[in-house]
Amino acid sequence: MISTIYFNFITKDRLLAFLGKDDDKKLKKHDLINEITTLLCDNEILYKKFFNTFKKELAVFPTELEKILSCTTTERKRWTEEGKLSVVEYRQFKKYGKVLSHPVYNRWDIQLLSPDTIERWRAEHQKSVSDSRKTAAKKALRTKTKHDNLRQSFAQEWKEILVSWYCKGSPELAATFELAYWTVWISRWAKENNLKSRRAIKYTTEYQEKEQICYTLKNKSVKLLSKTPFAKLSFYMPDSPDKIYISFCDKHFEDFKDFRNNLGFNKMEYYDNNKKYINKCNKCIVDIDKNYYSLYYLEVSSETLSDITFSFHTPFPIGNEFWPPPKSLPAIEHYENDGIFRFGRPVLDEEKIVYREKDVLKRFNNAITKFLLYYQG
DNA sequence: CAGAACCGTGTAGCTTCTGT
DNA sequence: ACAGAAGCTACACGGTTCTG
Repeated sequence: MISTIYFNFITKDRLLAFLGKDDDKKLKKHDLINEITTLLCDNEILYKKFFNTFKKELAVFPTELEKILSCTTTERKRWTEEGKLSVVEYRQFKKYGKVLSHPVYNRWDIQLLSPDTIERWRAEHQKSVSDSRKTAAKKALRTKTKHDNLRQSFAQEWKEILVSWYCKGSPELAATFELAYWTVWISRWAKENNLKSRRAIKYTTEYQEKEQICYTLKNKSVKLLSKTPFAKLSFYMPDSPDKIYISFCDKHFEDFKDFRNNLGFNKMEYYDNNKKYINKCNKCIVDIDKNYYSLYYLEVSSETLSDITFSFHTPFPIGNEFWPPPKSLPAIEHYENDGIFRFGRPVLDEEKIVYREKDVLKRFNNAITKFLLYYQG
């Protein structure tokens, strides 16, 4: 027995054509359906022909197919790819500004699939998964060896760099550069964890904690570095250095909405144009965080090793705790690296092999211990 | 002998966007 | 407003080998 739901998708004209009664327009669709269901009831050939004629109308959509076969989306996609599921056609839809398509399946062929077949497919797939994992393990081993070698040769290079620093400069200079070097990497891991925490679903707090640890170490280090004879501290103030929180009162909020609708103003633009009134209004809340976006700029360099310069940017609210007020420092008008690297960059994938987080932390701690020995001893 | 390091695969949960 | 399509990505997990 054919479910009557299917007929909803088939037009009356198509049903008439199926019965060879094209001209019999007066027949009600309801009666047509009854006639066809009875006809199909005991006629296997006609029954099959019905499904073939209306395969597009009766096509199975992805979600329905997943229910019928009780399989996952991943399984459906895989079986479609492998040509195991009979596809009637691909239908298009728009998304991401692109035209994408999805398959619809042949209802007749799908209902012929037995649970045994499905189980066989699953077993076959499991076999191939386990095979490819064996190959993967071999590949993983080769990659691991390669990476281990890279780390080893870096350790060698690093040793040579250190030797040259200690030979050419004073122990104080070498210790300062060593700490500065690893502070750069600590700072990059801080940024990396910051980005990860913002993307993370489950480990948000873990990444935030790591970010904090790295930034704390960085701040501790730049403070120490700034006291050395190789440090130059200056100050950078952007065009709008203050962070401004605004909460309009009801009246000004209405006024702002007018400006937004008519002139396309955003909150700040509206505030800039109406500062006098907003500041005078005692129901509006305006909170100004002075110099929030300003940065202390620390440069570590020496005549002795003139080809190396380290630079660090520290937000005003942090540097303000231990450095002199901005007015007493030389100002930088603007500096290079104005793009995404302006506030430090994350660790690049290829760098994560040699500069793993745990290695960087270890080397940083070594460097800071050594640094303190030279400066306090 | 547990754990680290690595790669491949599956999946949950999110986004984007259209047709109804 | 909402269902439902694929895309995207972080994460879980499994297998193999080496290491401390």
